[in-house]
Amino acid sequence: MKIDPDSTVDLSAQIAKAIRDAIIAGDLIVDQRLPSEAELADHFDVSRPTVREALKRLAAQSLIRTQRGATGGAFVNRLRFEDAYAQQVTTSTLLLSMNAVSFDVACEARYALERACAPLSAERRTPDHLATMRAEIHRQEQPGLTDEAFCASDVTFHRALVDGAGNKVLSYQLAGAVEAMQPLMNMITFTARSREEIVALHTDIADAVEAQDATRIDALLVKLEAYTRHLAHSVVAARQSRKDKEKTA
Amino acid sequence: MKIDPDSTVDLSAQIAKAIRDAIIAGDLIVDQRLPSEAELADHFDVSRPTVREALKRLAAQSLIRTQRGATGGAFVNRLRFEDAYAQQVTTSTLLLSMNAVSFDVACEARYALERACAPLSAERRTPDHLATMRAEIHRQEQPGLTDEAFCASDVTFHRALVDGAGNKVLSYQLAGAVEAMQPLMNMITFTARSREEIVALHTDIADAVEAQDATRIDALLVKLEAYTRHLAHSVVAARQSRKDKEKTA
DNA sequence: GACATTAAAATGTAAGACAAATGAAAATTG
DNA sequence: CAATTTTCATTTGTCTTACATTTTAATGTC
Repeated sequence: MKIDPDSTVDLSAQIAKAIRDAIIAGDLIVDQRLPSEAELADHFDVSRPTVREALKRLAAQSLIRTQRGATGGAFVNRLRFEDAYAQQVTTSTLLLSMNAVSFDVACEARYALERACAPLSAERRTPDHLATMRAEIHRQEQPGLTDEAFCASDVTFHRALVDGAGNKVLSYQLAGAVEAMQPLMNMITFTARSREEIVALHTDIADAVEAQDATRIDALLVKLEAYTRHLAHSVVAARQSRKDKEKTA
Repeated sequence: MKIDPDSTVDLSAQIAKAIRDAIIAGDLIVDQRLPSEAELADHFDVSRPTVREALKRLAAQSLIRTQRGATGGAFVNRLRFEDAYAQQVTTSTLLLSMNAVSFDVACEARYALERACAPLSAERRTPDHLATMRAEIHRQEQPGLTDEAFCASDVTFHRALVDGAGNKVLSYQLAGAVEAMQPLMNMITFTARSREEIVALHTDIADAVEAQDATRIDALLVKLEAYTRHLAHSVVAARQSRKDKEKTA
């Protein structure tokens, strides 16, 4: 592991890259302890604060964890799915919120991915997944539910569908797409009528999943996507007309 | 933005979280300049190195960028797709390399996702995408190609297929799945026979994409997935038998 | 042998200093 | 006056030193 002191790049960034590459290459294996900050500083010929900045960069990516005390230090972290989830959701949420992505594009991606795991879910879903879906449908039928709670329940429902595929990589990839859309979905005011419509579709989907009818799940997801986009467009249109009104007034 | 000095959590982690939350909540908008390190240190009542560690954490997630000089400072970064790609690939690669995921699971996820965008790609692919696919097929036919180069070309080919869907979110999601598998694929020795087989399937896929035949693309991807898994299993089996031999010897 | 004490090692944090980059204002020059 | 150069203040990048805190291990005591 070497760095170039003459480079214009931050030393801490270079050191972080060197260590990261070592981890990816397998030169540093899971749970292995890195040299102490003092030793690293000595090795790279930099000061301890610089080394620390590098380590914090790696910690931010969940690549290492640190422990204080005599036998403490920095250890290569076994990247868990929940950590990967969290990062994925943060990144996806930011991509969307910074308006680099339109609602339609995000929505299309989400349902395309979801439909990808529908056949697998039809095949492998357990009673647990079905129970979660039914429970969320029941929750969504409660009249007093806020829009936020309705959306959260929606996310849980779809997560159950995705998890039913029994493929952790798929679940992890989809977590970003589904959860990242929640803030956007929260902007939609769900009328009693639209909730009824969505719950009906959810019920049909749950039935199809129970019946292991992949083709039907796919068709229902297409309908749900169309309806979701329709709702979103209504919201945008309503907002636009309100703006126009303000302009003329 | 406040932190709890009595918490057991690192101050730098708390500060990073506070700023990150402010960005996600929209309190800090794109290209907005953060207070200088000295001002932040003053605000949070910590030292400058601690603030710097927090900022480096955010920089590692591409949430901010820093500039030196008089009008420099830390600025909220517009998260670009390429940055998100890079993180996604790193994370996915690590998830796989740390053996939390089997080859089969990763492969299944990859092809499920790829099939998800096949219909969209059939509809929207441009001549550019087709040209890339043809070029990579041509490259893959060269006999002198190393296994690594063959795999890299394979990734480019599939990326073109995915990009053909014209949905940046899909491309971004799939980049992780496809590229993360490359190290695993690199372990496979592609015989002349297997390369021939793969190139034939790639050619068929390119033809189907050109003909905008979504059903056929799907069927071909299923075949390609089955063949890929078959190859991987052969490698594992060969390695196992070699190990057994060593054991008896 | 059990328990309290101490020491050592490591990270976490602070404070101050200087280097280097950078842009803006001020001074100089044609 | 305009163009150019110089100066200078600001800000990040880095180093040094020091101390606080946490944790384990060794040591000593009963």
